[in-house]
Amino acid sequence: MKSEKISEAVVRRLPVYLRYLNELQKREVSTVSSQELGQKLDLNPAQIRKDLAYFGDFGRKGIGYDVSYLIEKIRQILKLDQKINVALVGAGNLGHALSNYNAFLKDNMKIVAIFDSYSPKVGMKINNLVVQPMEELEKTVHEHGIRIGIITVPDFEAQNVANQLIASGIEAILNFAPTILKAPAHIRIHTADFTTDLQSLAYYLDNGKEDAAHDNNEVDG
Amino acid sequence: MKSEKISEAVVRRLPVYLRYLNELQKREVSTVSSQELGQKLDLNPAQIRKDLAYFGDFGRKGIGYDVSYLIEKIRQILKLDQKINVALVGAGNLGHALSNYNAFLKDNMKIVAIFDSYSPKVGMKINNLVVQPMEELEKTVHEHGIRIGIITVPDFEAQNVANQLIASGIEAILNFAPTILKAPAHIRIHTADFTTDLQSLAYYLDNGKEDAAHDNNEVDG
DNA sequence: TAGATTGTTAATCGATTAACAATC
DNA sequence: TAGATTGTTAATCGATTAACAATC
Repeated sequence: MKSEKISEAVVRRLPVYLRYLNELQKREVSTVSSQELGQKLDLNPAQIRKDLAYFGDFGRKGIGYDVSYLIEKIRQILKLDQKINVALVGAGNLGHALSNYNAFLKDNMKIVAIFDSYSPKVGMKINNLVVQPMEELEKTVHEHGIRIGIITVPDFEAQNVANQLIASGIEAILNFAPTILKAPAHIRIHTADFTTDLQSLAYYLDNGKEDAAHDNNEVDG
Repeated sequence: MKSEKISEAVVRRLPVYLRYLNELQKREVSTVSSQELGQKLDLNPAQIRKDLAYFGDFGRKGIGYDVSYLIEKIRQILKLDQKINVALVGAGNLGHALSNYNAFLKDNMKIVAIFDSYSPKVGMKINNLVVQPMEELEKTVHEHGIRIGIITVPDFEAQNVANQLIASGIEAILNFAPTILKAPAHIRIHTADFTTDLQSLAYYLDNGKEDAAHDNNEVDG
């Protein structure tokens, strides 16, 4: 165990380890080596050992890592051993889709409130949650001890919503709007922008095929 | 202009530049400096200049970058100056949400077909596209010259769908399923996994507040 | 004991940033 | 000309990987 500061790259790999470990546990595999993890996750085994060693001596020399023990430890590191409540702002298609992923996030991380500023949406029921008006944000954040906000509003509203989330006491934001949010340094913001993902993918297309693009004849209204 | 190989980090920043440049163009701003770009996008100006210089001498010393010209150049680099057709596999909530973003992607990148293996979904109309069965994948990919696939199926189906996309001739994949896909080296895969995003966010929560988590009293069925 | 595998140090690789001559 | 800003080289910083002693 060392006490250097942990880079974001390391932190982002932990959930990936966790996911595969959970799969191993389901298959009743009790031990795994950095070698095998690396092969499955397309990572260098030394990197995996180093990542884990930042947080403790979780493995056994000559043996590998105990799957259940490592799951427990990574869950602790990521704070997934405590209940973390999440608010979602933006009850559009994407917000609707994400609210379904509650199941995925297991018991501990949970979307407990959905907000929208567009009045016809307020009062709608989405996955057992009633869409609330923005006016109730602060009250609800305090009542439920909500610590993370997810933004799924259009880009031009995103900064405004972020400001409101921050003012209400939220600590971290996952932003799906295609815009760079400004926030105080103590607020953690991750951007999940698939237009950027998709556009950067285009760069890697093989240009020998550019004239292979056909007209598109999709069904049209 | 140099001919080193371009790192993925550089390529991923280009769409971010493009997005802000489009905003500037809408506001009829004709020129911008790396300094101003850096400030707006939270990036180092030297990095922006270096990124752009990989592809050409787009700026003018003492002046900055011509907004319209730079937009044109970045669009060329990212191949967004040609029509790129996209197929979406998985007509669930998330697939539905993404198909709406066609508007966002402007004219050149477009979802032109949606597939699902679950028969009750086949034939449904989503944004003017009829959901097709997986059996029609290869035929449709060729007919429309589809080059990119988006995967929005459950994790346990993702690898299988990826294999089919690759077999049908697709060149790149944007994967929303929380799993690491295996593919030949010439296929480019980007993963957009928000469960990972969300879990890594939890790491950054301030632990002084852990006992502030309340019971959650969401509306329940 | 022999084989396997960790944790960790040192080496390498790559990406970011600073600095500045060139020049608009 | 003086001020601004690029393109690029060199310096710095940080992350990944290799190597290996420790040890199960």
